[in-house]
Amino acid sequence: MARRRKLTNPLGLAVLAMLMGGPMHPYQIARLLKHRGKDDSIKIRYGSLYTVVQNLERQGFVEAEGTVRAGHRPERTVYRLTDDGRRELEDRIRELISEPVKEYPIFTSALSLVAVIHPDELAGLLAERLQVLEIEIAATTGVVDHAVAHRLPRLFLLETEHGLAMKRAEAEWVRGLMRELADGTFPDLKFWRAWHETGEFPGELADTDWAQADQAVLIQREAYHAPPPGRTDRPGEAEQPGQAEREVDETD
Amino acid sequence: MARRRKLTNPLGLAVLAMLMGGPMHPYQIARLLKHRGKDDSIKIRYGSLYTVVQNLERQGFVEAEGTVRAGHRPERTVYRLTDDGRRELEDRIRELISEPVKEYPIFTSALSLVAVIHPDELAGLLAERLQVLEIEIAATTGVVDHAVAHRLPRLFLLETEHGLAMKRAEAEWVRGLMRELADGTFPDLKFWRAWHETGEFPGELADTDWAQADQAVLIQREAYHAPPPGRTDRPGEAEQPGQAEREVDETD
DNA sequence: CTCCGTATACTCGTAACCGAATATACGTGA
DNA sequence: TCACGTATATTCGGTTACGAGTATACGGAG
Repeated sequence: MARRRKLTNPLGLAVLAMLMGGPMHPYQIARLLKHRGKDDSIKIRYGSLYTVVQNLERQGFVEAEGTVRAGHRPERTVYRLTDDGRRELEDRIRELISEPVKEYPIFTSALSLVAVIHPDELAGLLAERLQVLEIEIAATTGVVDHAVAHRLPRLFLLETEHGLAMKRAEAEWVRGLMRELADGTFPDLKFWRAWHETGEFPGELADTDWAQADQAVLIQREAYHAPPPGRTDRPGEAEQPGQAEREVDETD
Repeated sequence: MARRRKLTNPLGLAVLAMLMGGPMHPYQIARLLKHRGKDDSIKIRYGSLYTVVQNLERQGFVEAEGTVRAGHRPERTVYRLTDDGRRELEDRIRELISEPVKEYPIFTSALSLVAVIHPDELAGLLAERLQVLEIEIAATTGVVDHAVAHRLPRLFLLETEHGLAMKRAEAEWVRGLMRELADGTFPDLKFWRAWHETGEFPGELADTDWAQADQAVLIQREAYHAPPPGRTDRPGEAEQPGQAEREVDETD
């Protein structure tokens, strides 16, 4: 048997779950997943599906039970779940439920680089985002209401409810930040504006310990470095918005 | 110039942002990012860094300004940000702030397949998750407090505050679900338990319209199919936990 | 009856990611 | 002074993801 590694691929796990209802060929698995609305929480791409299914077979989590063909269409392989596959599925779901996994949402990444945007412009961008979020929240609420009306058990709606809770939390956070930007209670707004408008990092912040620690990282062992970065003939280019960040260490 | 595509790679955007402070070589960019704690919101891997930097160069967002060497160490290329790169960075950050991007968090995926777990066991797994979440929340709160004490501007903490808000929301949601599982107010608990304990899908749900729509998806044009999946010699194997999901269509 | 859009079903070539390896240099402890 | 662990700095080979292409078949409209 091929060397087996832990399966954490969501599409792979979904394939195993669908096969618990009986053998199927890959395209049919995808069709069932989409029909059940699982494509909202699991990325389903045909390009990946066949590779994922082959990997599951190689790892012994599924096995081919035959190939059928209708006319001259591409033939299709029907797969069944193995006992190992069922165990792996259950073990992985347990693990994914009980242990948070470190992820890097793209909005969080963008927020960490948001200093490159003028604060007044940021307010407008957040307003746009909030509009879209509110539409998504309304749409998802509609989905939940419709499901309830059709007696779909909440067991099959947990991921939708969770997603809804997270969207609501993000909308709330965005509203709070917008409020602070609008009424001027967001601290250091003057410095942020000035930084964009003059292109120079404010002097009164340059002597804080984190700003100096920042500089220290830039200036490493001199014997090994090119001239210090940022030292160009253009005044003010150094310490542009987008850098001079905090040096606070965080636990991962 | 190479054909340019929109840059949405977070590491690429982070590289551009760091270069706003002046030219640097790749390893130094990574060091500065880590020093500023950006590795908490942006995945930084040396294996990807050099490829990403080369792609940025090919796309004209950065340009090499020279190669230096100290002793017999590997030589290193110093890169500078171009005007195109600065524009691309600002444009992409605007877009990522204003338009939510569809993502597939692994916990949401796991929730969509959670029917394979017995509800009593699920309660315990959620309790474990909640414990870890509360530790992470405490740790992140400590990071924020420490940063504030060191006069780090909140501008440089937005992604941490946002992350904190999202963790709190998830913890709240997990507590709510645990409460419903514990006090029995979660609907259909009996059916979920019975499904696991007998291995048979409850008869009273089998005639709901979504359950029948589910069956319809499984039974497609008969001329093209192998015998219906799940029809095996083992009684009860069809309709195992993990399938028989909702057929409610959601907007993407 | 014919044609065309869509459904069914699968695959390939390319791009991206990254773990682990490589090589030199420095600093600290014995 | 020497040795070793760690820092600095980059690269390679393997794996995964997937957009777009391929081919056959069906159903509806004209």
